[in-house]
Amino acid sequence: MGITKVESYNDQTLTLASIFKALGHPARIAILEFLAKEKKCICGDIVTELPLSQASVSRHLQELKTAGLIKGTISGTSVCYCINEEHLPLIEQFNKQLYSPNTNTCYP
Amino acid sequence: MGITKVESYNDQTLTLASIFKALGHPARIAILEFLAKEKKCICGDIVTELPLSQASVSRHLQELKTAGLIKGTISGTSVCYCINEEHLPLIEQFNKQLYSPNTNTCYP
DNA sequence: AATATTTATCGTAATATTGCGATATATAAG
DNA sequence: CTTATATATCGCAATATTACGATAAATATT
Repeated sequence: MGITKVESYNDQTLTLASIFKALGHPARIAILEFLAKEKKCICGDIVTELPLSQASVSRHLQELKTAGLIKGTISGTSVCYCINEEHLPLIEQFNKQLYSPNTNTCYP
Repeated sequence: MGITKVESYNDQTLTLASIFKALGHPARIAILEFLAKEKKCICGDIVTELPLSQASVSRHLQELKTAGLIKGTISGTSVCYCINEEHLPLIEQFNKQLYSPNTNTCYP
């Protein structure tokens, strides 16, 4: 592949991209929506909810965790997952940034 | 690969995932930030700004366009791009959904 | 008409992602 | 100690993404 030169972009940009990348799969969106509804749950609950194997759900959970979007607490043999709100303001801020104050259409 | 069964997820989820997927690359974040700053620009401006070939920038622009995040207007030999705000509320809404009313930590 | 400018697309190679079965790991229960 | 339960990770195969040079296409300039 062409290499994505990480050093060419600033940290803010790289962080945002990795968060959005983690959000860029329907299974992971579904997991987050489920978590938002249930507040917290264990991996097995999601396996029941989604049309995916336990291995696949676990992988998606790890990706969400690595991106800092969820956090998990070990409790016996299971792991309790919940949403990590820490980085949500970043998304909010980026989204706001995209709105233009004066309605601009691109007619040059 | 394992197949992502598109029919297993609802439209809202699929739309969100595709938008976030388009945002999941530093080059595309950088393009959008540049566009937010400049309001509008042509492909060549971005080629100058980013460490990418013209072909690669063009591809990234197409992906952003397909996801509905930018729009382009042909003007002579060049194309003027600007941000398409249409789907931004979706992101906003999803982001809000992830916040919990009562600060929940996951201790089961 | 010939040349320049600008963007899109094709083809290809390198790499990343995704999914699953099998298996490892770790605690709980009997 | 043995078995059950829950999750993570390995290994593999299928597919997707990414980058770039080359080239096509379309308008502008001379």
